[in-house]
Amino acid sequence: MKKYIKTLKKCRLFEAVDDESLLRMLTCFGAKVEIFDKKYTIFAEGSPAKYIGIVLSGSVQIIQLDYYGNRSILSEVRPPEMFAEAFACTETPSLPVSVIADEPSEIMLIDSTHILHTCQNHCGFHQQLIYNLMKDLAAKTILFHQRIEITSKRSTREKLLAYLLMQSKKQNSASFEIPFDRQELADYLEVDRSGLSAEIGKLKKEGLLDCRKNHFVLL
Amino acid sequence: MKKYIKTLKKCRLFEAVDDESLLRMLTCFGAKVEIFDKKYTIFAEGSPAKYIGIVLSGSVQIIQLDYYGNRSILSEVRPPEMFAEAFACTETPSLPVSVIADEPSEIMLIDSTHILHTCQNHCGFHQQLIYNLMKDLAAKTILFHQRIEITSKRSTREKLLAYLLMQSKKQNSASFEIPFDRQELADYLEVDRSGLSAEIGKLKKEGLLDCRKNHFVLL
DNA sequence: GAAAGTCTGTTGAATTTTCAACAAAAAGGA
DNA sequence: TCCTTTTTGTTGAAAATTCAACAGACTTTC
Repeated sequence: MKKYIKTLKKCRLFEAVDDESLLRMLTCFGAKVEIFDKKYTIFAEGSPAKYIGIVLSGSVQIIQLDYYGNRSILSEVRPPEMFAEAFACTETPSLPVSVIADEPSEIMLIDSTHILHTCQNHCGFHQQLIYNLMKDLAAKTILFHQRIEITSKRSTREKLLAYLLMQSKKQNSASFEIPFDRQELADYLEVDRSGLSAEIGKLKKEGLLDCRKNHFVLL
Repeated sequence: MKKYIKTLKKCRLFEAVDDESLLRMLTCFGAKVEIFDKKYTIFAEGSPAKYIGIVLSGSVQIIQLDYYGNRSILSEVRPPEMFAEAFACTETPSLPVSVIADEPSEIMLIDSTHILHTCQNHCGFHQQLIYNLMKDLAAKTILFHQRIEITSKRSTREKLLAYLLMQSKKQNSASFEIPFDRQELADYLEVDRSGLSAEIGKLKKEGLLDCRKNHFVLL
């Protein structure tokens, strides 16, 4: 487990936890690390929410598939972020999303029962973990608000611009990479892929934008 | 404050807190109750997130307004639910949403600093409040997922049906009231109002649906 | 390095949504 | 009760999105 310490310490879940305590916790929680190939389904929609996942390397996507197979990408999760924590914390009997490895990834899985229910009063760090989870969930809520601000726009053009502006702001540069290919971006913005490609083309022609693959520059 | 105890005890924030401690906390937190008229802006977008709000009576809406004045309704909050807790917990400098009274409402405002930062170790109930906040935020996250599941549908018809099915499920009956008028429903589903009215008309004609004002019956 | 597979941009046609405008119905105020 | 205001359903025209299909560019695999 030691080789993961550096990443884990950056994870919000373990904020203000020292190395030694962290290692002890991992043992106590029965934390395990699994490796998933690209496109592998880590959690399937409908399965019970038992584990909190932490991305140690690689990246995963949180997606919803509707009845017709249309995909919505809710978010992309990278090290040292966690996922499925909201479902684990409410002990949801059936996950409403799937989690897919976007590339070969090392994932730490922690049975949430250990965090929520055990040593409620004995372990001093237990309180810290609850606090950290609370902070993390609040931050995730804000991310949802941002996504809704983007997807609530009515046109492909507005969604795209809102997304790119937000990425630019987040990465503090007019020149930045996005974590999606065209189809994925369409599934995140909830628009048609071909319409999205057309819109990117228009913006280029209008001189508002330059892009090569995943690299965008706002002009 | 005593007259609010009954409602407050049902609020997730005060889960597992006894009456006496609750009253003491309210004093210690400097909690205040304010009354807002219908349509009054309780929190304006852009203002700092200082307070957690609890709806004691009436109801409020969480909304986003874009550059052109288009409204998105993110949620409707009723007693004994709270609002703005995610922003308060992250101490967001600028609220990305507005909170509007949907009818005359009594709102309890609690300065979040008291919950997040004081008596971290002295007050036994402090830990309970953090735990309760964590549970609440997890539950809110799941509500967001549900909203996204609805609004990610591509057509007005599908959004409407998904929303009505979810309401029906939530209220455990094929016959139910919704908290929105037509314009509000459109702003929640992120569709055009006239198109929504037309779609409701179609569904009625097809015999899938019956409705009078806010009362719907799925057939 | 060749072949197979995937991703991207383009197209045009069909379908939907949006927008503005209006009248009837309902709600609220005097 | 009457008058005013708000809400709702309808309409038709304009605009945008979706869909299917395809070819070229790019990747991956063997």
